[in-house]
Amino acid sequence: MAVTAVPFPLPRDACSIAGSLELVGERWSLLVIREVAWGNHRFSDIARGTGAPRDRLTARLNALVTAGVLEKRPYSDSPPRSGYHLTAAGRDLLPVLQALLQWGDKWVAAEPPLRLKHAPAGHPEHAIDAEWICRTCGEPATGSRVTRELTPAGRALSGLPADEDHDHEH
Amino acid sequence: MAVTAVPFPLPRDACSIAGSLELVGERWSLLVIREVAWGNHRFSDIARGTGAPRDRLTARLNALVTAGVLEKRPYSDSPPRSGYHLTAAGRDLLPVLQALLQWGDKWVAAEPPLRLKHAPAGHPEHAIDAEWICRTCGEPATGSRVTRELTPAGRALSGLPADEDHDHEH
DNA sequence: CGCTGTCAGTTGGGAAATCGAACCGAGGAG
DNA sequence: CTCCTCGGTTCGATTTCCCAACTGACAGCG
Repeated sequence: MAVTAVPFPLPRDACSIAGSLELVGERWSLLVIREVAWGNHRFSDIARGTGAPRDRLTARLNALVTAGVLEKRPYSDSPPRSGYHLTAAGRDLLPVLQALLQWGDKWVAAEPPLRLKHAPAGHPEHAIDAEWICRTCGEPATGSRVTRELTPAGRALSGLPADEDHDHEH
Repeated sequence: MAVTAVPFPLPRDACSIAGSLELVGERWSLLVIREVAWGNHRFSDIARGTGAPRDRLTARLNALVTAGVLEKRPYSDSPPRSGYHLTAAGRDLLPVLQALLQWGDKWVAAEPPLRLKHAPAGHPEHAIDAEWICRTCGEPATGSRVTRELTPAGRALSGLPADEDHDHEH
């Protein structure tokens, strides 16, 4: 294993990227999450902030709620109204948004409309310049330093024999 | 500035996330980039690896090429064939894929089909567990430690006065 | 030479998602 | 009573998507 070139016969959906995109890869979904993360919890605010058509927004919000990324929380009784908030799973999507934002700032926008700042405890605020670092060894974890291997589950998904080294059925 | 709640009147597209998603947010685009990053450069391999319909794949590949994320490179003359390769911009999308994969492994797949490993120079290979770290200060750069402010460009995009502190017109 | 196969797309027709604008219903506010 | 806000629905027109079949250029075989 540990290959840069194509390692095994293409596990079509045997990769969590596909799974993630099925939940948050449709149009508007990530922008909705951006809006909620930025503190816009109400339907109308999200609609304005994203520019999504209201019926699409309804669909995406419901999908994200059933996906467990957002939750609906009432904020008023008299006119019964609820807003949308990030769940733990939703908060864990912020790195995805951050990656997209950093990429867009670098490659899309001539002049980024928004600047991210970093305000860590005990440090002065400064422009952010983030990279993926491995918690285990403290080294950068991107590109060619990252390799991948199929788990047994992945093997099953892609229709490969359970294990090719030993233990293949009689 | 530096707010967690909604900081300014919703700059609808004034955010590079929207720009990024316009280039790589359509269906199949990120999976195509995944395939190419994994060493599948040929049309048929990408089609098989992603499961995308061939006409959609044609459309996405062309879009990604004109977006500057992929480039078409001939790999055979006699039957004139070309494959697709990542540009620098394309390689910079890998953190996005990695973020999606980590998220999916955590929240979508009961048992991840693919396991990412980290093989840094001079360290033994081990399972990856990455987080965003700020290159400037070395501190984690996610969640509430990250704030944002509108640049002049963003201000213009969202139709706000050039600067609200001083220097506002007459 | 004909036959088969590979590869990179096209083409065509139907199904599904998307869009914008208008509409709705429950509740204040004046 | 009338107007307004908020959170959606509904509608018809457009766009995108999917699938399966097809094309065209070439290679290899007999």
